[in-house]
Amino acid sequence: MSVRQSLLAILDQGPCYGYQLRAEFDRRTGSTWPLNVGQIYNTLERLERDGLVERGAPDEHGHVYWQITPAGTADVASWLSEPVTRGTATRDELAMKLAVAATLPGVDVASVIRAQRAETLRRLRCLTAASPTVDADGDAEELARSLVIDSMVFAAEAEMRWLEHAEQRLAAHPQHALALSLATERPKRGRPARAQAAKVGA
Amino acid sequence: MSVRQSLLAILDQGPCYGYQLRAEFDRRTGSTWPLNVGQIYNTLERLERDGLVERGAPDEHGHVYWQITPAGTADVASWLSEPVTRGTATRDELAMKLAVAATLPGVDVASVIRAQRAETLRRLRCLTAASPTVDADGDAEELARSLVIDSMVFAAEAEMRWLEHAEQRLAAHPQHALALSLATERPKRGRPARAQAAKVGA
DNA sequence: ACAGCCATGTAACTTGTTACATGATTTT
DNA sequence: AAAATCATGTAACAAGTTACATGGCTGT
Repeated sequence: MSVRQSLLAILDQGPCYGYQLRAEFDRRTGSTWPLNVGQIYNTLERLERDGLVERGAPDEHGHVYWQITPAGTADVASWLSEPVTRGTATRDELAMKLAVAATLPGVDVASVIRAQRAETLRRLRCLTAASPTVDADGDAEELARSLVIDSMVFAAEAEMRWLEHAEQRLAAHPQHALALSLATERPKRGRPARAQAAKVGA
Repeated sequence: MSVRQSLLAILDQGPCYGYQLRAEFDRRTGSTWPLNVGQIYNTLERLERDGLVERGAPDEHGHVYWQITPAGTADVASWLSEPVTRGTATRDELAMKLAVAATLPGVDVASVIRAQRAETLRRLRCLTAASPTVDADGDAEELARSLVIDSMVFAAEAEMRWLEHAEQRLAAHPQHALALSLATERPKRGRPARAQAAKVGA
């Protein structure tokens, strides 16, 4: 959803043609995330289908300019006014993997965590190396890039901390205490009063 | 990819039927992430298509048991042995939104950040409220749940820190210095020597 | 001439996700 | 009988992603 919205927000600044849109996206994100050109055209067609943009006639250079519609502008406004919500459904690949792995008998969770910590540490080093040295001197593109990389750094640091936290907590438990073997009891028919866990987040 | 792999890993413990698989997934993740039952059957069919599981004949109760194949077992093993890699392509919805928003003339980035901080703080409070109080007494399911929630807490805290960080850095710049208007210059034809930013991560 | 980028597009595919249909069983 | 759950499935869709085809233009 974020690519789609970003492209729409850029189009809210004025009409663009496809290739130009990619360049704008690259500029504004500091070229952090690679974006296949083909995706631009796909997304534009889907935005057109949803009535958020309109396709213009090709100009003398053959460039096809796309223009945002009032509905599109409204969509951008609400995107910017409403915060990003990490709902209950937001899956984290690593958290899910580790949770499942921890309940798998015969799996050495500690080694899984160790391998992950090594990888995350490697990434962290790579990120700090790629991070611009100072903050105040660069142009806007460099600032955007630095901001994005910082967000990755913060996320990687949190991941490291969580891995250490999980390592300790799991080490405190004997392996068999958290390994869940397959429930051989098939669930009772009828109303089983399955304790519904309290939903977290909104 | 994570749901698919998790289901496959559970199947590696022994044959399951669809509904049972969902219960196992719920148990092992502490019922943190809701999982529509229909997705189970979809995923199973796709795993079958990829030769990772095999569909068994229905038993006397009409339950359709699925069994993992050697290829499936190998897949699980490599999933557990290799760490999760947050590559360059890993998009973060919030980071992308903020990076784009910061380069949009006429957009009050500060208020966007303020709204986001309020939301993240709200979520953080909700998470700590939902987090089990102590660590050592619960059963395996409770432990898994607590681990997952902790990962969300760590991620939300990192998000908060990054938002504050970004707030400060953006406040230090006059709005016009980081606002990128649409590049009216269309890119030059031919070989433009577009400075390729150094790729971050692997 | 050739390499390489600019530029538009199409087709296919992946994972995730939901809505819906269907029927059996069981508790109330 | 009604409600709720168990259980299997189907059909469709969203967003992202890639591979490929096509042609024009430009610098070497």
